[in-house]
Amino acid sequence: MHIRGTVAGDVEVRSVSTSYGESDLAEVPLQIDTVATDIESIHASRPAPADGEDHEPTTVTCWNKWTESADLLEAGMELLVTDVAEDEYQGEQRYKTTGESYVVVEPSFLVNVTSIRNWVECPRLYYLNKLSGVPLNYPVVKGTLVHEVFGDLLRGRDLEESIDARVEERGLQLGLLGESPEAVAEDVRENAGAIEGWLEQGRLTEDDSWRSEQLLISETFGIRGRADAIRRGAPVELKTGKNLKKEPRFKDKVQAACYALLLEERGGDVDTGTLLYTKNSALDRNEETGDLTPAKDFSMGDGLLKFVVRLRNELAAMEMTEGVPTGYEGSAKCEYCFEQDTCMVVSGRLDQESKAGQIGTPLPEAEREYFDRFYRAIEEERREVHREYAKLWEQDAQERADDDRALIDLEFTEMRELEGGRWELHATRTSGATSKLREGDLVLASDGHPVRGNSELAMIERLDDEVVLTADEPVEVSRLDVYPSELTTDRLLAALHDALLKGNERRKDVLFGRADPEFGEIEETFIDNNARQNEAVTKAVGANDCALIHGPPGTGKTYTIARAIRAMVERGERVLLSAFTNRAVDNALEAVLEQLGDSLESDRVVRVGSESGVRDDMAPYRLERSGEPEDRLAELENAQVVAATTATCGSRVMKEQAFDVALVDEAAQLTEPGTHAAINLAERFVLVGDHEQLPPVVRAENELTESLFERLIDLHPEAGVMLDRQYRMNQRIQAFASSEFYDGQLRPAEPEVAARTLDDLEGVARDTLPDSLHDPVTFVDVEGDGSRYTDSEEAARIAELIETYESAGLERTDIGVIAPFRAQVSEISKHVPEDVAVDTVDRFQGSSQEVIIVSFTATDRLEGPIFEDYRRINVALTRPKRALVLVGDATALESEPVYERMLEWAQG
DNA sequence: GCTCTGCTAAGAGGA
Repeated sequence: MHIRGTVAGDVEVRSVSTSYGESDLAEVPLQIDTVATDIESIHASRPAPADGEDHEPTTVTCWNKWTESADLLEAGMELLVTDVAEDEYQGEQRYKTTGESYVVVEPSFLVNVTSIRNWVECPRLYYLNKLSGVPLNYPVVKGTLVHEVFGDLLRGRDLEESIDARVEERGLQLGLLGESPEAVAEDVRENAGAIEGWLEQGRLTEDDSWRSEQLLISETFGIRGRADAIRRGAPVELKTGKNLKKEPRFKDKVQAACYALLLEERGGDVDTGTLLYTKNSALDRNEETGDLTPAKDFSMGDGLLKFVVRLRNELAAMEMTEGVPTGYEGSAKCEYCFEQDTCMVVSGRLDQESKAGQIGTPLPEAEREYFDRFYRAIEEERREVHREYAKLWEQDAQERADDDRALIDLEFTEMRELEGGRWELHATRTSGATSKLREGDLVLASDGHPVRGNSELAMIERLDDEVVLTADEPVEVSRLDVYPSELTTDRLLAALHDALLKGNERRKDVLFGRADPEFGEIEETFIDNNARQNEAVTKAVGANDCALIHGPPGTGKTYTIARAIRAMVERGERVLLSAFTNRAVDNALEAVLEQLGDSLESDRVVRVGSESGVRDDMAPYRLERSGEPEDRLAELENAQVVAATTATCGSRVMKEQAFDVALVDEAAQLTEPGTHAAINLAERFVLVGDHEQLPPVVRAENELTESLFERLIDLHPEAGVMLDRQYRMNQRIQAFASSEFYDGQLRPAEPEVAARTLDDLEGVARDTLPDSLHDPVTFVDVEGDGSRYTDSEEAARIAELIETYESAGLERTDIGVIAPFRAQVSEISKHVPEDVAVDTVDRFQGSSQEVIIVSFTATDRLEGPIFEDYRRINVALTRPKRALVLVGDATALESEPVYERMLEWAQG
């Protein structure tokens, strides 16, 4: 029997005398949520405590070594104890651990196997790794290559073919490292050769069953990882190093033991593990056994597996309490550690206690406070990502599908083996269900359940009526689940670290308000018909530190960016162009290319990003990762303009690059650490954005929701310029946004803009429209159907409006419909023709249409947080050029002052 | 309560 619950108070640890001698025990007061005989039921939607009654917590006694884990618990933490026994003590009903039990602290927090491996070496090493990541270096790249080739060999691929293909795939990285493909191939061949020989031997003498890399997730132990290989049900771990000792290294054993736990959960019974040290060649005879083989088998007892779970518990408890490891937790000797210097520097600069000691002087207090604040915020965000992982087993299939996090309606059709041993999986969709999955996404493809069934990480190649995936191993796929990624949080943390610990002092003086941004003299006029745009370009070009361009809707900020980049390029500078979304990067890049015209060879502009992220028309500029190292390197280094998302700016490849200036578009949509990821790479930076439009998208509510752009506008107003002439909206349309959000400063750039109406469009006769639609802004009062996130009345009325516009000669593609909720978006889509763009406010940001119809989806009152953020209204109302129609319930809109003013304007 | 984009994964090694 297993139990799961919430710790309800202090844990008491003591020693008692038993018939076996002196034993430790910990008494944990636990508010029990579920008691069940199988783990699946343990995690199924946990019942709320009985109505109103305060349940007395039950005491759970953790015996012997489990006291160490129990000692980590704090009130409010989650606890899972497997295989408990019922226990009556002084008339009280209790539970206690048995010899079979595992105690798991915060079981929903899914810990990586590599994290446990780092942690056992030294908890502080785990922390340092998390802070700064592993930079690009040859031993690591080579290790990765050898692993890939090993996987290929297991899948039956020819050795030489695999080496060639894998080395080619890493062309860009190898180029940056200055390695030649021949030398790398030879190096990999030496390592892989040893494995091949060993593999052959095994195949001849015994009935081996093999499986290459598999992602394994344990809902019992809260561990996830990818085993290099599984042989006859036991883990095989490959190491590209030399080890002539009799025993594998302890941390390697711990790693293998993690995989053993993961395999046991899937019904295996694992008692051995194998470590393969590829540098052990025939010349390096094992000093004790005389062995020639690279393989070392070792037995894995119960004790090791439980030790591993205790390590995992330490890590999980530390992450839940936001602790910072000092190194004293473990017994590693600092003088043997490769990271000793880094450890001391980080300790010194952040004034942290550490076993290695401190070096240097601490950062100013404001910077340490900033670091702590954002560290906490990013870790909070990380825990939200972990909540997403837990949902893989805590929610059932239908809940996941309703949440748009899974497609469960697939019918497996076929699979075929690709060249190189990978697999292509095909399935058809049996319903029109929506999900947030898109082509190019990495997903968990399973034959029923992402954790309990047969599942593989797979790439979505195609997603329409048919679904096509590629994966390392075959799966009869019937379900796809979103696979959450910590990549963004990892990179935010590294960017924060780099900004504070590696950033130059002058930059930090400006960011922390200790110095004002400075500007050089610029005589040139860049734009002669728009004073603010010209001022913005002048500031951007002349900035010694930074410039801030505030661009309200339609004010030509993309053009301004492009003009500024052209000026910088003409001055011989190397420019980084970045933004949070791929869409924003491609938009800005498009304008830059147009502006540069023939002034720059096209091979001097490079877009860095994944194939699925980069828009098709920008694909010719995309930097391929694979190829001849020297060519790939030259392409990147030769580029004078490099465009990439801020997340990509945090990649190992981009971190090797340096720029004179970084321009960040849509900067108000970026968190502070996200902005650092881009500007860390450049001497100076220019942020362009509008903090009156949508803020950064984050899961947790904390300081990440305010952008660096907004903070700097307040801190250094003199470094900012607001563009004030808009080229988009008819004057009537613009009026409300201008007065409500921009102090009345937003004006039409030209009389033509102010006066534009539908009459200007070819083939449109406004007089055929009903009178009510003659005004560029109109309100259509619809009482609404009273539902929460949809409104069929509004949807029907919108369909009629579209027909009316169409019969007046308007093209469907000139009409956009905006709704606050996704549910209403799909409701409206059912009513209107396909080529009318219907989407949420959030997704409409950055684009515009001739006609915009807004569906407020509210009856009687404005319910929900979505209406509280007025920035969203600003975005919705500033998308149209010539006509805006607001559809909603007047009673509801009148209930809030901003919406009431909006209504007055629309009806005026 | 609601909106929401990023990103190959996770692990690769040095003595």
